[in-house]
Amino acid sequence: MGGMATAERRAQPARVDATRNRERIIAAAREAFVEHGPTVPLDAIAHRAGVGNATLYRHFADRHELIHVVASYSLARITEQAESALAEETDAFEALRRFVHRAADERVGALCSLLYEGFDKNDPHVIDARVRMEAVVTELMDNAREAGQLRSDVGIGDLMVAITQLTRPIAGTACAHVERFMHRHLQLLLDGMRAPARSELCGTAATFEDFETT
Amino acid sequence: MGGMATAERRAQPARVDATRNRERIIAAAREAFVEHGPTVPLDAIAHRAGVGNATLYRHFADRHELIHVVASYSLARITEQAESALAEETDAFEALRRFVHRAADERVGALCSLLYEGFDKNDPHVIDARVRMEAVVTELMDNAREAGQLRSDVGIGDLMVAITQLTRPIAGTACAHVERFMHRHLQLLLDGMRAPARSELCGTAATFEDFETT
DNA sequence: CAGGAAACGGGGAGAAGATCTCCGTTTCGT
DNA sequence: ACGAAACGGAGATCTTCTCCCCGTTTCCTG
Repeated sequence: MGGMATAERRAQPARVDATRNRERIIAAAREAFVEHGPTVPLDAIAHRAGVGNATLYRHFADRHELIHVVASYSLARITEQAESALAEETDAFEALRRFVHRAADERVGALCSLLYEGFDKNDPHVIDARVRMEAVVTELMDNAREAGQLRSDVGIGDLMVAITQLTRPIAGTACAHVERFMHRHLQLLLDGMRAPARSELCGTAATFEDFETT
Repeated sequence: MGGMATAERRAQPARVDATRNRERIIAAAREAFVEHGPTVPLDAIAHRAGVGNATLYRHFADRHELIHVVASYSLARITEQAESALAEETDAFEALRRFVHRAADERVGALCSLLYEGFDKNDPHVIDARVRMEAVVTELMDNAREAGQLRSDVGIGDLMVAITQLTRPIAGTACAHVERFMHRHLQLLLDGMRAPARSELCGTAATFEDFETT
């Protein structure tokens, strides 16, 4: 039932204000998910988008569908950032560094909604997008590792989880502007990931499977 | 009105089960605040503590008072950890490292409740505890910096905010056990903070004043 | 530029969940 | 063993979120 709205919409050319509002809602939802988590009130998203709540419900059947769309968007944009960094940067670690900071700007934290309780983790499109992203980022890391620039004991899970955590708004504060600090913290993390390793890491890197079992 | 319950309690020696339950509630609240933020349902805290909800309301007039107590507890314990690391470790950076990991174990993330909207930031006791902690941690960092082990462009705000962020539960997941990864991430961060600096940091470190203005 | 269809926004009903109290029962201290 | 204090569960009240209704506005087409 959820996917119908989207399908019907493509059938006939939508009005320009409709598509514009749709984009606004998605952008607002991405921000809101990052700031308050996947359970943020839908009315709050509508308000942030500058539209009435009915408009949101007209475009998206329920929270489930909205999360699905936002997650797909974010996955795609993160992947794009990784691909362009991979293609355009000559230095392997610099490519990784660029990706990390761009991913932060793209609000990679919105992907936390992927882990929402009611989210369909088995959707083919999502799986495909996730695998693609995983592949590109892994390539970024492998390149840096083979170039002797990245320590060998860090995995993709370390990177993605740490980015997500460091780019979230500080808990309890409405708008304490993590943007001011997160790039510093990311830079410190990256420096810590440089080879040669300055210490030994305990445990193992996170994998996507670690989050499957809710 | 909030502080009365605590004051009255100290007047006469409380029953052992009462004090025991009080401790349990505080511990449960600390965990719950870290996991779900300062707005977690009070009934959920009571349930987690293994007591009836009425018992919670008997000990703490409202959420405000509970947060106050938990924050004070956490501040004190973090400070203790910093002090013992300072006193017992000979190597300056090792002292800092030890503090960071212990602070993570002590759920420093509970301090996010300090930033809760209705929290009284001007309470003299809280200010005093915060200043004390700030002083000890600053000393830890200064020592490491003077020993040439800590890069000079990181501040206490970088450390505290990053710890808080990295030790929070991953958004959207009920219990994805950050414990498994957070020590890895903290270690990477610490490695990145080691001297000599491997890159240049942008911006400036966070200060407590940055969070005053809500 | 005018007619009609589609989209919009605000308000509010209904449902879900959180807060906090009442009161019969249990546990502690003397 | 007795009285006082604390406990726990159930439920009344209040808040908050969801989602629909319907009068109004905006956009496309001829």
